[in-house]
Amino acid sequence: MVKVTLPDGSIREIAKGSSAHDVAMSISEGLARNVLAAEVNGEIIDSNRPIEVDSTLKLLTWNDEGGKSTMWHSSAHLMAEAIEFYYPKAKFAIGPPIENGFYYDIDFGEEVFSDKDFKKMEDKMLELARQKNTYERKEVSKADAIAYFKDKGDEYKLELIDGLEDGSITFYTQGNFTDLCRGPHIPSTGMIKAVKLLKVAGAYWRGDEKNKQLTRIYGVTFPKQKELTEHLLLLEEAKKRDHRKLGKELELFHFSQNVGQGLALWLPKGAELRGRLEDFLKVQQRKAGYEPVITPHIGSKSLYETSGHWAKYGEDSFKPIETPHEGEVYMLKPMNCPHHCEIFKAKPRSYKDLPIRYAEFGTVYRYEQSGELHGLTRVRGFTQDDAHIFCSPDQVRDEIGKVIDLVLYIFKVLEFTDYVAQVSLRDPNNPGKYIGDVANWEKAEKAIAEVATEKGLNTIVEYGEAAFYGPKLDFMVRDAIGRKWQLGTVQLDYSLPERFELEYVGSDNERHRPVMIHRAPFGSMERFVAILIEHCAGKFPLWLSPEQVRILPISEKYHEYADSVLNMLNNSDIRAAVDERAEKIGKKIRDAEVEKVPFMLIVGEEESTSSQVSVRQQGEGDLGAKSVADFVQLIQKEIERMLA
RNA sequence: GCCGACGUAGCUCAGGGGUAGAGCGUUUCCUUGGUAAGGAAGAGGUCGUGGGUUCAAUUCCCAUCGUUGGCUCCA
Repeated sequence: MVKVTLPDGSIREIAKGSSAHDVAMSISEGLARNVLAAEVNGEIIDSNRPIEVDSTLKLLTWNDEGGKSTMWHSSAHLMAEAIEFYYPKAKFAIGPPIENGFYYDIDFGEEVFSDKDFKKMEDKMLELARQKNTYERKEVSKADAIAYFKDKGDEYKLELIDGLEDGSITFYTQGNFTDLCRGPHIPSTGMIKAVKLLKVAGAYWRGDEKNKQLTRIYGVTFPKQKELTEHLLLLEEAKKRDHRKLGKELELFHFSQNVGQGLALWLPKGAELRGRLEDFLKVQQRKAGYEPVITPHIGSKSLYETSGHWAKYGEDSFKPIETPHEGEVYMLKPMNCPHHCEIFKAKPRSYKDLPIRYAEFGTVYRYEQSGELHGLTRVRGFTQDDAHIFCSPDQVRDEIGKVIDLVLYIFKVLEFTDYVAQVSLRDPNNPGKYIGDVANWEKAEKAIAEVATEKGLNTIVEYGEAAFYGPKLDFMVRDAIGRKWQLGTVQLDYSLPERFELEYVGSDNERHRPVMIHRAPFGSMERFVAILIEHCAGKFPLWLSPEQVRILPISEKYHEYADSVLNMLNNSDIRAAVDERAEKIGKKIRDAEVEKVPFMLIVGEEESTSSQVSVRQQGEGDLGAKSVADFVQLIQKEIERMLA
């Protein structure tokens, strides 16, 4: 007998060699039916594997992440079986579970697989699932494994086997499909009740663009049809929040082929919104001791040779521009820091001047690969809410802390709660990617990680994600379709001060090198606005809303009164407009609701005689009649509360 | 940049080898109304662009540009 300890602390004695499935059966048959895998001593294994020693045991069902991922992993095998049925020559690379489903990378050879083939494949998968085939695990020798895939002609599996130890290789077979796989898998294909293939994409073998591009098929499966329906509904809902859709509908921004790809045109309402955000940050920055600077959109190529950017990114930038007669070479500025360094150098600096904080909404241009452009989140011209802090080494921690405070304040005001602070450090395997002194790098990495922890940030550490000149702390958020984006960023830089030979005179009357901190709380205005749109589904906080109030006269007779109300609102710095169309009130209300105007003021006979307005809140309905003064106060209080 | 998909009116989309349609929006007229769509009439498109096949192409083929889902990249 062996003892298994369940998560609730209870201990069960079972016969040696019994499986997790047996344990589940002893609890209830219903549970046993739902067990997808088992976590034994912290390791997830097939639920039918024998338990030979005293163990802790967690039975994994659909409600456990481990259960879900096992199911999806098994679903990848099921999809592969279906694909092999129709494409016997297909070669399979890797097929792992991912956050919301699974994928399989497949070499279809000469054949093309597109989303038009989804239906056929889904049907085959369901047919195979209904056969309730078991996933059979088999340990194989390396030689046998190689023989099997040589015979099959699958060079990808052979390459994978090449990296495996003899004795640790397992195959899993379900139905007519056998795959090299570590496992674990669900007991039977029958547990997969609903299947949806989601997208096809090209993906390089082993993630290297020098390798062959395979066809990646993404899919998701569920143990119940209903869950699939709900999942698809959720995806539909997410699409409605997409900033590209809302940006068009709410007339915030526009892209024109005639201007160029990845170059956003801000429409009046979008410009109003962005301007509000910029003003808001300017006020905060002034309070935090930043000084505004303004620099040109181009800079001499030599500036970027000094900074190291030319060597690093010159080939991947927009080509330089030249003066017509002298042939002087300029770059469209890809970042603002070299310009700011020159401002620092404009006169001798004393330690008494530090820290110096130069802030600029600086528009930069970068040649992003065409395939990577995406709405406002990835563009070729964008405006960073940039600032560079020049400080002494012993001020670094303090300054990083202050920047984090600023970012957190902004996130709080905008109710961004769903973010992760990512500490990006060097790739230990690729030290040549970085410029600068190793000792400085170590100091910088330590400083960022420690301050982030002190501030109580929920941080993750990513190796190899650092900028080439220093480590970063990035605030990452997700967009409506689940993609991760970097918003705010804090980057430490010991390298640029070296390259630009920045100096200040210390209290010892010696020359010292300052440290630079690059920081942008929004990241870029384009990306930030995109994420903001999705975050609030187009219903902007009152203080940001391009049109805060719309006045809706019942009929033409009340236009004059409506104008007088408009006047009063304008005088109180409230952004309002009158809907003077010859439409009925129901139509005007509907349009204002659809356009997500936060407040509607209905004015007609009653209101004009009593000098009031009937207030209606977007999404909420009628709030009753108030005097204009009371309404103004209501709005102002609300805005005050939001910015507190 | 690479692989797949898409590109029809301002927007959302239908159609399909014989030179195009809906809803919304827009314009004009009627209606002057009380909390999510009043009525009527009209304007608006060389079907992304350039080639090719064909008696005939918006429809089929190729290229190109753009958009898009991923991959790679991301100062």
